[in-house]
Amino acid sequence: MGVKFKDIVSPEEIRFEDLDGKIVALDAANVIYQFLSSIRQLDGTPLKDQNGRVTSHFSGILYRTSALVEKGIKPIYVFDGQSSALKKETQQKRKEIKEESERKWKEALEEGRLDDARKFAVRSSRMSPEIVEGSKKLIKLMGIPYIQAKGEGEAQASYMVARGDAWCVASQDYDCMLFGAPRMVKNLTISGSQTNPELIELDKVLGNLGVTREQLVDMAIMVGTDFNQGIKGIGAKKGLKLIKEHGDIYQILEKLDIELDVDPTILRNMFLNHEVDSDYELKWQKADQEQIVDFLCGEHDFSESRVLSALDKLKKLQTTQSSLEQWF
DNA sequence: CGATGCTA
DNA sequence: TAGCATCGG
Repeated sequence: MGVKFKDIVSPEEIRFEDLDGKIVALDAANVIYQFLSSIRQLDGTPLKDQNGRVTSHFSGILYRTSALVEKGIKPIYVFDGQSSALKKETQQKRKEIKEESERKWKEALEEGRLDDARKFAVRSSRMSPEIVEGSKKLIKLMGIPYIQAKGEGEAQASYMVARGDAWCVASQDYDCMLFGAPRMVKNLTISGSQTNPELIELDKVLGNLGVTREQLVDMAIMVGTDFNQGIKGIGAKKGLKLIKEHGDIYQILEKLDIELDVDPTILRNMFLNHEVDSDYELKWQKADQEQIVDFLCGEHDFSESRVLSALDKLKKLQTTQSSLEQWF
């Protein structure tokens, strides 16, 4: 879900040409979840192969990745690793909502309420280990690098941008700002010109609000994150006002006589000192057309002509390495 | 969601 | 051939 900072950031609309030649670190969980949610029929049924296995994410990954490459973007996918124990509560809550939504989906379907059916189906989307593994397999076959984060994927992706190995993180969640990503892009979708990508620069956000990154993290802690509940009645704007008034989260908790569910120092460390992997290699390779056709068409019933025309777009990608190694 | 097909 | 509807798996 991510921290609710919509009301306090003003993203800048950009064009795809602005991203030409840039390395973009995609938050894999965020992207795949979007595909699982939205690539569905009117009644909410996802795309499936003949064996009943969900294939919506394959469709999304294939077409979006190839379209991004055609636009001159060099994508990297960053997958989540181990999640913190602090996230368990959030995850349990989400699981319950998904189970409830699945029930309501079937109910709406039986009663012929199509709009409701789709609405609840979207909310029931779940990312199984099988879906993650299949996604990695397809991404690899397409010659696109992926990184396995130790912890949160967004933290790893943010680190890679901070380090200069990628130009921006692509995600719908503002969490990457908390993880220190200098740049993030929202709405990196292909759909015509309906929605343009939006650039959010950390320096500009901090400058506009007049806060430090630590203070932004403290605001998030008040508003609520994946790792804590936040303070009831405090949204981004009140959080900003409070941090301006009192300086940091400790002062606020003391002055307002509030106790948090989680120690704020632990929460701060979650965002400011998240464990990342610095030993990765980014290598774009030629797509393995034959194996992709075997996988998507042979195993998962995709149409060969559609797959091949998507793969055509990947040929624009020059197969280069982007790591220290290229200098030796 | 993104591609493709149909319509004018 | 641009714009909209619906197919895809």
